[in-house]
Amino acid sequence: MRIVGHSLSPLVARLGGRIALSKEDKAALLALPHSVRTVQPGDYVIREGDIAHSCHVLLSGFTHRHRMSAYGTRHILGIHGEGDLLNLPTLPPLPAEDFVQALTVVQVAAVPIEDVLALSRARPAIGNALWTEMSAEVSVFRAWISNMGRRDARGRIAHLFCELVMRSYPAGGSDGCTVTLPLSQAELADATGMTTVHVNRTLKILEQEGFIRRQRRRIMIPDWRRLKELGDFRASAWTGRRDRDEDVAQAD
Amino acid sequence: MRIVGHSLSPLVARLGGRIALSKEDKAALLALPHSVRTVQPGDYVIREGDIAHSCHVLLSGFTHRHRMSAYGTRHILGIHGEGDLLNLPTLPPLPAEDFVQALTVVQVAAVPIEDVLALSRARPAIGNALWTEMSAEVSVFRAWISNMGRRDARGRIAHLFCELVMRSYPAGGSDGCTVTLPLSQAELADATGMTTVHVNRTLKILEQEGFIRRQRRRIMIPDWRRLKELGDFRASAWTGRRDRDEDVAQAD
DNA sequence: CGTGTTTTTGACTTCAGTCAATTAAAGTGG
DNA sequence: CCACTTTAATTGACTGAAGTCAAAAACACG
Repeated sequence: MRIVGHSLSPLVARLGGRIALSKEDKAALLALPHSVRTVQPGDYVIREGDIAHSCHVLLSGFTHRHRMSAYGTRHILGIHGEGDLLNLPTLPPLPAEDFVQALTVVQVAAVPIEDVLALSRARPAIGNALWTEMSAEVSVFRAWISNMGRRDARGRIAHLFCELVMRSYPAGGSDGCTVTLPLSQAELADATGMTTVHVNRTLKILEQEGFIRRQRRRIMIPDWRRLKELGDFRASAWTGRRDRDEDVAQAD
Repeated sequence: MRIVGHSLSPLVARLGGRIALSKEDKAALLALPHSVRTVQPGDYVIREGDIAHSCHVLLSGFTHRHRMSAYGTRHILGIHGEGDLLNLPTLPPLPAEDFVQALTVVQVAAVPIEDVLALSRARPAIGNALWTEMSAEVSVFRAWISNMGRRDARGRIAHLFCELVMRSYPAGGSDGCTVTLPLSQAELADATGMTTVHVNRTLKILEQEGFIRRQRRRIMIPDWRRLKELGDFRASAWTGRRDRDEDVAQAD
C-alpha cells in the first residue's frame, strides 16, 4: 500500500466542509494509508457482489452508480463526484449491491476500512463528519426518489442538471455558469427513468424555453434560480448547509 | 427523561440482527436513557425543519416519510416499521428535511444523540451495527429510486407490497402470508408516483392476475416468489443478509 | 343514520414510449 | 488527411400507459 502525498485532500475538503476539523484532524486524514488508482471511462470502479475491504474515495472525475433489472435494463441510481465516498465503511464488509462505473477518467483512493473506523473512533470530530457525510448521502438519495416520482420530464432533467452544477461548483451555481455533461443522452435516460428519445426532445424543449444553452456536451445555465425552480431543487443536501431560504422555490 | 423498562428491545433486535452483539452490548443499548411517546395516525412524528437532539426509534407501528413539492403535491419517500431509526444521529443535529407521519398508532422512543454516539464509541460492536443499519437504510432508498424509475404500475405496487411483507415478517415472506395495508390508495399513489385512480386500477389487475387477494386493507399473497419476480424485489436490503440466490429473480 | 373519507368506475386526454430511419460526431487505420 | 466504422444525437409517425375530470358506490365513524 503506497502512501501518496496529499492525494486524500478531496476527502479532507469534503469532510471539513461538513464539520469544522482541527489541523490535527486534517493531518490525520491525510496520513491515512491508502492506494490510488486511475480508472478509464466505461471501466468499473466497483462491481456488484464485490466485497470491499477498503473504503473508496473519489479523488477526481465522475462516476455513476447503477443496477441491472431482471429484464436487463439499466437504472442509474446516482452520480458521484470529487470527494464522494463510493462505499460505506461497514464491518464486516458487505457485498456491493450495485455497479459503480467511471464516466470520465477517474482517480480513486482505497483506504482500509479498519483504519477509517479506528480514526473515526480516535477522533470524534472525524467520526461526526463521517456520520454527517453519510447523512448527506441519504439526503441526496431521497431527492432522487422525489425526482423520479413526482416530476415530469423537464423537471427531472432540470433537477439532474442542478445536481451536476452543485457537484461542479461546490460553492453553488450562478447565472451563466457552465458544466460539462459527463453523461450521454442514453445515460441521462437511465438516470431519469425516461427513454433516450424523450430525453433528446426534452433537452431541445429546455433549450427553446431558455433554461439551458448547449453545444456538444457543454451546458450553460443562463438563469440558475429559474432552473432550480423548474427542477424543485433543494441545494441543502449538496451544500451541507441547510438554510431554507436558499432552498424553497419562490411561491408567488 | 423517563427510563422505561425494556422498551428499546426493538432497537436491540434490529441491530442484533445485523451484527452479532454481546450480552453486555445489548444491556448497554437497553440502558440508554430515553423517553417514549405514543402518536396517533395522521399525527406527525417529525416535522420538516425540526432540529432533533434525540435519535428517534420506532418501537411499534408504521410511519411514512414524505416531502411536499413546490407545487403542493406530496411525495412519500419511504415507510418505516418497528426498529427503524427515523433520523440519523448527527452532531451537530441538522434540521429535518422531510416529514415523518404516523400511519397507525405508533410508539416512538427518543434517545439523546450524545448518548447514542458515546455508546457507539465505547462499544465498537454497537458502532459497527449502527453503521451497518445506516448502510441498509441507504440500500432501501436505492431500491426505491430503482422502483420509481424503471418499473411500470404493476411492478411498483408489487415492490411496495414486498417491502411491506418484509417489514411485517422479518423472517421473510411465504406463500399465503397476509399483511395489513397501512396505506390508503392515495398514500400508495404518493409512494409510487402514480395517481389514485391508476393505483386503484392496478390493484384490481393484480388481483385478477392472482398476484394478490384482498379484502378491506388486508392483502394476501398466494405466491410470494411470483410477486417478488413481478416487483424485481431484492430482499437483501431488508433482511440484512446478502445472499444472492434468494434475491435474483429466476431467469428462464 | 347522516357525514366525510376512501374506493371504484367511466370517458376522454396527454405525456411519454416504440419503432425506424437519418444525421452528426468521434474515432481508426491506411 | 481522407475513406470507413462506430457511437451518439436527432427526427418523424404511431402506440400505449398513465393522467384528468367527474361522479357514484362503499365504507368508517360519531
